[in-house]
Amino acid sequence: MGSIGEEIKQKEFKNEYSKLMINVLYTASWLNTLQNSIFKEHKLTPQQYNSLRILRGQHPDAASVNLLKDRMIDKMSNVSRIIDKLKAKDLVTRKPCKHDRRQVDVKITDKGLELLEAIDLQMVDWEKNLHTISPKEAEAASALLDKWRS
Amino acid sequence: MGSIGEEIKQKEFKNEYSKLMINVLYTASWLNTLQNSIFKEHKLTPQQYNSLRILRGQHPDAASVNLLKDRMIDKMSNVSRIIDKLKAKDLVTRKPCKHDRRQVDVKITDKGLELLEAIDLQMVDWEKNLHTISPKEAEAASALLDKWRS
DNA sequence: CTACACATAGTGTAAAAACATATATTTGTA
DNA sequence: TACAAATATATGTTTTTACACTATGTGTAG
Repeated sequence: MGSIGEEIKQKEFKNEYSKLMINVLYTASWLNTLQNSIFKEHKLTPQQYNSLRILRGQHPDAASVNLLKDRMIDKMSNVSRIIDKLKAKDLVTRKPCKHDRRQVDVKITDKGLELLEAIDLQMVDWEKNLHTISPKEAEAASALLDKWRS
Repeated sequence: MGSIGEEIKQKEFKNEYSKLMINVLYTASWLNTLQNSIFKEHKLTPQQYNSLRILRGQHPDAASVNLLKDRMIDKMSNVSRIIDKLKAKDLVTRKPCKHDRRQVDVKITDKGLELLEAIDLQMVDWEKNLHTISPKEAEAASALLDKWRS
């Protein structure tokens, strides 16, 4: 456990960019696995959770499918079907938009808000595992990734 | 374009850890989308590519399914089926292991090596897009992620 | 030697993702 | 107005993932 090189038993990387790339992909997979253990209890996928979070951010306003798509972590997601699943669980509502009948108004329900709150509580505990670096270091890492993507 | 907050239109994060978490997941998705455009031409998935890379690292030795699983970026992968796909394309061979009949010896073929080499050439060009930070900064980011996971 | 726990790989199945395409509505414009 | 292009969402289909389960081989304690 430790450096990405040790984790995947790769002694050398072509360059620092290639190493960072693998490190980011590996770390994302690691985070997903950890988070999934929480989501699974509530029968949510990461993307369903992501959608609910965005809808909470809009609450009490509605969001269109497109707005959700734009803000999703994974841009390739099929939002329509994610909403289907959430609606089947009464976590969101979907109504035609009055001003533009192509759009739909998606809103999070009280049940959805309650679920997110329950998950938040678990997350708080879980996130303590991530305090192996200081807040300043985390901020620095975020800034580097931002710059990398630009 | 720019900071993760602007990208997903989220003004505030609970804390720096939560922000870094979303940033890593977002950056990984960004990398996957970019890489996929290369892999798709060769009809490979990221995981198939990852497996081939590991097999090339072992070449000319064989790898067991377990060894592959351990070194994969995504630990949840179903390696048996990934190997199935690669074998169907003659990119790997799969033979029973002599010393332990539970195991199988998976090896990359010449065709597999050639494919990787072709992809490598494309990657070199593509990776130039990632030079928005210096090698030292990339190294620093890697080190922070390593520390974060520990 | 036998029985049993463990290791290793593969399979069945339901759910989800990927990707192309279709349908409906609005907008711009000739 | 009429009509092409753009926009917003939904659907069809194939592939991939997740996860539980199975089958087989190995090693070891008694």
